[in-house]
Amino acid sequence: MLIRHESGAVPLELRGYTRLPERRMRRGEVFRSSDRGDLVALRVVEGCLRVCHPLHDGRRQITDFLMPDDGIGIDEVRRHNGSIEAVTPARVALLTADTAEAEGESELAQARIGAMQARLFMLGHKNAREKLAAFLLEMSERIAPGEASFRLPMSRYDIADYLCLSPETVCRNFTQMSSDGLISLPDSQTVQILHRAPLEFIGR
Amino acid sequence: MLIRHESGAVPLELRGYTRLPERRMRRGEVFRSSDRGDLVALRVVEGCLRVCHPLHDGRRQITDFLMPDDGIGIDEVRRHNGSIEAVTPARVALLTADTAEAEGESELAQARIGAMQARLFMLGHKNAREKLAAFLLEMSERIAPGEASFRLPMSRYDIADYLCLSPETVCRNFTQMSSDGLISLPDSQTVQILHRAPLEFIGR
DNA sequence: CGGCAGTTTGAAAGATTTCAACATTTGTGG
DNA sequence: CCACAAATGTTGAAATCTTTCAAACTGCCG
Repeated sequence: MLIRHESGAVPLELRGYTRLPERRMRRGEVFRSSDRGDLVALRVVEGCLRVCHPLHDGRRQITDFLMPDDGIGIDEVRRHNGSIEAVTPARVALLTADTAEAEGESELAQARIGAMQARLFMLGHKNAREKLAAFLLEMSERIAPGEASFRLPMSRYDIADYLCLSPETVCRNFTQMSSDGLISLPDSQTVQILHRAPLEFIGR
Repeated sequence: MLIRHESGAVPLELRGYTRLPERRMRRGEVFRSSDRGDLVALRVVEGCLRVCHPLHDGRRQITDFLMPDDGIGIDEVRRHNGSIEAVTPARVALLTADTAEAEGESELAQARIGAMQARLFMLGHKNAREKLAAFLLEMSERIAPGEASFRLPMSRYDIADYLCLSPETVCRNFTQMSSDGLISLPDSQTVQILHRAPLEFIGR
């Protein structure tokens, strides 16, 4: 872990915000590459954040969702003009150079390389259904390990920008999986995995 | 740079090999994840290598091409069941733990994270034409910086597996760019960039 | 010369996006 | 508390892009 101690960390309360139709943010922005040069890292205490990067055509790509205890180095975000935003109401520990401990940074980098490699495989050769299956399994693991049911904190638009699909395609594949009996959707945010094995086969 | 000294490095001569139609390798394999546990890193002295990863459906993804002076840590390849193969006849320095210098490893990791981030943006939201434009500019920079003309060491199949496209799509877009007057193709391996600015606009 | 791998092109099939419409949910102010 | 507005979610149909399948061409090497 990059961030070991919370001592000196600046806790920040954030209200959640709703996504704007033009895919731009107005509220809930935790970090923008242009400001807070003293920030070094950030760790989620509660809630869910997303790491966003603007693309040249005005769209955005979400490179990561951050759940409680997940940390991220700011340099990586800053380098690509990114921002970190609240998906839900969140509490965050902001860490400056003197409060963040660099110890273990190398292992963190290795872990990130591994995660990005996996993401490269996913974006490269998986189709929409496979991407969504992999996504649901990932979220299941991160949100409620071992449970069949979990609640997605992010919108279909967020999922689309994470998987590099259109929101409509994401939606269609949710519906498809549901009518295939792989998952159940009591409401749009709640996912119950009915048959994990075939889902793993599709998304692996 | 991960690898600073060549002292103690094992130079390895490799004959080039041609890609087999079934997309499998037989010769020219430098490294497979299953063998040579003592290997730590590798640096290209001459020629061009590719870093390949097999996918679950039998296809492969090329995560990187390695040109002279490029180095790569083996762990990263090993972790994802990958292999490193010669694209052209190549000379390679194989480095074991005692010959490789770990110094600067952290900067190397940071650089790799940056490169992978760029690749994520590329695979995520770029179409075939944009991918190819970005690829040609990248290769131009790495093979013959500042020159308008350069020679691609790899096949259309390799390019396809790097850009996550079918070889036919790659081919069609070469033809398209050529007939659009953006590039010229004296032969299939030689690329001359006629108008760099529009190419950069497309591929950025 | 013949064969083989690589390259190129065409046509059809398949997947995803885009555009449009409508339904549902959420937040806000009266 | 309700009504309205705004945002999210869903579905359909057409358009676009990419892949797949097929065939032909090219260049190289034995």
